[in-house]
Amino acid sequence: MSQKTDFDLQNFLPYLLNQAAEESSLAFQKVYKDRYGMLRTEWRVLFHLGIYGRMSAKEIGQRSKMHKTKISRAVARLEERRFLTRQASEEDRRLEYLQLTQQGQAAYRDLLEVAERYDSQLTAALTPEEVVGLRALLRKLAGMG
Amino acid sequence: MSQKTDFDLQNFLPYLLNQAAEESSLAFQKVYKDRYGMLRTEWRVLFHLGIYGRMSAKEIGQRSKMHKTKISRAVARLEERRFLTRQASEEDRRLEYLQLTQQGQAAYRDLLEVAERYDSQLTAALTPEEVVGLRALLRKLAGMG
DNA sequence: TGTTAATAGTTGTTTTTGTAACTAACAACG
DNA sequence: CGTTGTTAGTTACAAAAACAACTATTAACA
Repeated sequence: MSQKTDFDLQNFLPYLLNQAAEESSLAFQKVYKDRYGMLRTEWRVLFHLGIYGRMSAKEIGQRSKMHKTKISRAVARLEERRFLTRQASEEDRRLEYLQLTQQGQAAYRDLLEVAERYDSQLTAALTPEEVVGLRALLRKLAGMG
Repeated sequence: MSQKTDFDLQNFLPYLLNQAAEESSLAFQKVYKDRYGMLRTEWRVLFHLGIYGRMSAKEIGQRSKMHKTKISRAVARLEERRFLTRQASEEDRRLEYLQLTQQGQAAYRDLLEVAERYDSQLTAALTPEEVVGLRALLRKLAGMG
């Protein structure tokens, strides 16, 4: 009655990528949620500021491809919780520069360590060449060339 | 002040997987959304029934790892729109067997074709070996062995 | 200039999701 | 049997995301 083709959902790249993404985020998500009450958008903003330093919401948007409303709300929550501060730009008063507070830096460093350990754990089952190849392919698929 | 490590967000597997998953789903999402008003959960249920034939919500849950409330709501919406019907099981009246209607089959076949074309398009930039390897690695990461 | 368009970011409203509590049916075992 | 536990699925309520409309500021250019 069905099974008209041999199409396998588990080979369909968008599906497979989603499953892998969800599964591989689970344990890390638990850490930033339990430890700091953060959402995915929030740890992303935190990491952008931690890695690249002071920058505007616009720049975060360009790098992460998150929608500006997501960023705006993540920034608001991070500010409430004293993880970052804003300073209006002098040249262009539409812009606000964001930067981590001491507390934000501390949270970033803590989560950075978790992320590094987590990543090695994930890739432990793969050979170094596989890891390099996988990342390259994912970057290609993600349009990050 | 920052940049204390050389950690690169764009190499962090959970992040990278998410970006690739989102980017690679975009165009396909547009099709099932525009053409049938479906959500991701809904096309997934549709495909499970289209590929594997009549089955219960529970089985869909086991195969897809979607939470039962997601499935319950997707099934309700697909039923409303006459894409599937339910029949209570005789042996166990907690179970409901789901199967696609004519209309559901038609939608499935249509989207199947789109999915197949879309997948080849996505993988066109890669060599066949890369594709095979990528899928294997993703299955490993997704816990689908 | 002054008028129109574009940009950075926010807010309001609607959808969708997550979580927990619930119903109904079955199972296990005294 | 009857009590307790488990399972399939639904529903209610809270949290989060999507989308559109908004404010404030800057840019473009007649």
